[in-house]
Amino acid sequence: MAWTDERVELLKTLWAEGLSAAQIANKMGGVTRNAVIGKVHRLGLSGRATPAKPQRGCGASQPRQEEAPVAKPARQEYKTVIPEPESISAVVLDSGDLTTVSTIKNNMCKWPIGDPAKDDFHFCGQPSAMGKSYCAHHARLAFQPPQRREREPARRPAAQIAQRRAAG
DNA sequence: CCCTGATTCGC
DNA sequence: GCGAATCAGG
Repeated sequence: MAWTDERVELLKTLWAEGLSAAQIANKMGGVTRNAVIGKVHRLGLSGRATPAKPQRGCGASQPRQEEAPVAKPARQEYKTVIPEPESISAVVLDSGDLTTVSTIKNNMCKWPIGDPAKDDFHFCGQPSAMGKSYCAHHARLAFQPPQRREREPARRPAAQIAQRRAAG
């Protein structure tokens, strides 16, 4: 099972939502929790609702470089993203099902709605541009995390222009 | 013993 | 890059 962009997106989504590696692995299928954790690490994620133990391997047979002159940004904490389930209506498939992990397509908005740990968890499902992960509505919301909006309350003209150009 | 994530290590 | 094995904590 290869890690496609879609798979990775889903992984990041569920991981950010607070699901455990085992839960994610179970939902995605074809992968084990180890695989999920390993991928999470390679993605630069990791470090979340678990007590980070920097003091591991104390005396164990796990050799590790203790000298750390510079603090590496391996552990970057991100704010918890809470999607608004009521801000936009989820798309209901013709089959009567919501847009779930299994039914979501690459041209559907993958914005998580509801509790990922619950059975009613689904995605926005609004049509998104081919290759895009979110619809226009959620795409903007997804572009908040790694920026401190306190410094830059203004919008991004360039980005908007780019979008307009792309759309039109 | 069950769970969790973190890191290492072979492929 | 991938994931099992392993490590470490709750």
